Amino acid sequence: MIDLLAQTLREAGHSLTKPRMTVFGALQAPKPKTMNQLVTSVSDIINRASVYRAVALFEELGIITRIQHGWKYRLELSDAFTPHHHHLTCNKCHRIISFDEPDRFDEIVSGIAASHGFVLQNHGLEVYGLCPECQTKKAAT
Amino acid sequence: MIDLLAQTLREAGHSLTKPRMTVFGALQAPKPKTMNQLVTSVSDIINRASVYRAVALFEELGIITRIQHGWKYRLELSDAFTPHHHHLTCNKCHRIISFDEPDRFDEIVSGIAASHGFVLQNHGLEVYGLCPECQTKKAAT
DNA sequence: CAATAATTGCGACAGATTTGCAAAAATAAT
DNA sequence: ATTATTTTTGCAAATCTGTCGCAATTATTG
Repeated sequence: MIDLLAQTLREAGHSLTKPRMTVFGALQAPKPKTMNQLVTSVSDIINRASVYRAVALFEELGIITRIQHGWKYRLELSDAFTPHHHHLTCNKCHRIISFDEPDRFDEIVSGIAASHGFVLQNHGLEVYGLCPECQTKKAAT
Repeated sequence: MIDLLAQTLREAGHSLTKPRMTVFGALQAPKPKTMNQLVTSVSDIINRASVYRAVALFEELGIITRIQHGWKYRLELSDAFTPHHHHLTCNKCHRIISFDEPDRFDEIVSGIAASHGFVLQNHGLEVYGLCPECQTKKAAT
């Protein structure tokens, strides 16, 4: 996986440095991270500005993706660096569950792109609701 | 449509003021707007803080929705104020095309929620690619 | 109209993101 | 391996975004 990272950077004329590797590593965690979580998780080793720079570069090269999560956004590795998946988010406790591409979903998505003459490059599906636990907890009266 | 806005506000104990009406009006434009675009588009008449307040209120009442668009998020009217739809975004020129819910999409989405024990509340589908025009323009060498 | 409650505008702020530049690290060329 | 060259990083300062308190203004109620 680090190889693919190195290769992707090289091809674009950038090098795989320690800071970049660290940021990449921090994003390999299972759950998407807030920019702030990311910055603090590596702040001992890497400067804030450098984290931002790495994130900007990674996003530009399609290495990471941002997903909207209420008012905040989160970062996670893109499909090429982690299996393609989507998110199911609980509107109450905000837990995020990843799920695989539904069957035949590709057909639907490519059909949409095709009908507008687009060349499909990527897609994302976000589902929101209440998780089992939060359904139980009654709203505070 | 303004009636529905007024009604929605009233029911929640708020009034339909000129500033709010202006912000709502600005969002009725066909394309989703950046917070900054929104603020500047009405800055002659409305204070920045008030725009933020209106947006926060509208979002809380489900009148508007944020969609992620690359690094920025954008705002647009929610389903109740504009037909339910999704977005097809061009990765090069960033134009956004709205499209209707694909057939049987509900089944797929509710199936996902159900399989995780979630109560479905909402969903969003974003598709990215290259629009017809941008496929033609060759990348600048 | 008067009284009361909700909303705005403004200026000050706290947090988030960006930028300029010299020092440090990486890559290329002896 | 050592030096020259190019790319990155760290740091501090500057910007941009979104929020807050409070007095003035506008809307709602009787």
